[in-house]
Amino acid sequence: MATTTAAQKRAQAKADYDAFLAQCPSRKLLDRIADKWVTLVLSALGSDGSHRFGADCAGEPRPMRYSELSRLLAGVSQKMLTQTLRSLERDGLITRTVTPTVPVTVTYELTGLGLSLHDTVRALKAWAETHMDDVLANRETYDNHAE
Amino acid sequence: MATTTAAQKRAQAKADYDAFLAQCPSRKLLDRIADKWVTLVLSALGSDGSHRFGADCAGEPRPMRYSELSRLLAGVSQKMLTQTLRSLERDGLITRTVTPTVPVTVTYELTGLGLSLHDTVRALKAWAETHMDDVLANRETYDNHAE
DNA sequence: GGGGGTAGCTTCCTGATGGGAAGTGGGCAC
DNA sequence: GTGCCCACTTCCCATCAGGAAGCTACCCCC
Repeated sequence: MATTTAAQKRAQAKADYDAFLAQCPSRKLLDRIADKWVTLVLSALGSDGSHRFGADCAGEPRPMRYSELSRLLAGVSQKMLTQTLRSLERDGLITRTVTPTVPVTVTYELTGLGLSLHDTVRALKAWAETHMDDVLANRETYDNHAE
Repeated sequence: MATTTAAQKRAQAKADYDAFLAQCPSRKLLDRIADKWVTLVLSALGSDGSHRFGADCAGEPRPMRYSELSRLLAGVSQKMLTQTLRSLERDGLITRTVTPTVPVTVTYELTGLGLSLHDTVRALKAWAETHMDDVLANRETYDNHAE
C-alpha cells in the first residue's frame, strides 16, 4: 500500500478496460475495421480496380478473384490476404464463392453490409489522397524544426 | 527458368510494389491512418470524451491532457499513446502544448487538418456502432455453419 | 501415364512490433 | 529530506506479420 499507488491505478485501469470492452463490443469492431489490409481490401472490392490507386479509381463494386486482389493490393502477403478475407467473410462483409472450373476459381464480393462500410472507407481513402500534400509538408516542417 | 515461374512472378510483384509505393504515397498515408490507435485518438479528441464510447459521445472537439487520453482510451499502453500522438503531431493533425505549470501539463488538440480527418473517422465509428449487431449475428451464423 | 503448370491456400521460420512494467526528472507537499 | 505526481522513456518479452516453401486438385502435353 506504500509504494504502489501508481501501479495500483494501472491495475485498476486494466480491470476497467476488460469490463469496458465486454460491454462495448463496438470498440472491438472499430479496432478490427481500422486495419490497413481491411481498408485496402474493401477499397479494392468497392471500386473496380482499374490498376493504380491514384485519381479516383472509383469504378463500381464487382467481384474479384483471389489472385486479382493479390495483384491489386501489391505488397500484401498471401497469408494476410487470406486471413483478412476470412475475417471479412465471417463478419458478413464479403461473400466467398468457389466455382469448380479448372483451375478452381474463388471470387470475393461485397455484401450489402460491406458496401455500406465501403462508403465510409472510400471517404477515408479520399481524405488520404486529398490531404497527402498537406501531411507531407507538415512532416517536413516538423522534421526540420526538430533537426 | 525451368522451375521458378511462380516464384519469379512474386519477385516481380515485389519490385512493382516498391515502385508503386514510391509513386503512390497516399497509399502509405492510408496505411498510417487506418490504425486502431490513430482512429481512437482522433475519435477521443474530436468528440468531447464524456466517458463511455457508446451512444454518440459527440460533444465537440476540445484539448485533452495526456493522462486524460490515457484514461479515455482504456487499454492503450503509454508507449503506444506517446508514439501515436507523436506521429499525429508530425503529420500536423494535432498540436502538442506544454504548459509549465506544476506538475507540467501537456495538452493535445486537433488542428484544422485533424478536424477534417476526424469527420470521416467519426463516420467509421458511427458505422461500427450502427452495424455491430449485424456483424455479431453474421459471426454467429458463420461459426455455427463451420462447426 | 507421368512431368509440369496453375489457383488458392497452409505451414514454418524468423524478424518486427506492441504491451507491461519499471525507471527518469523536476518541483512541491509533508 | 522523503516521497509523490505527470509525462514520458527504456527494457524485456510475447505475439504477430511477412517470406518462402509446400500442398492439393485438376488439366494439358507428349
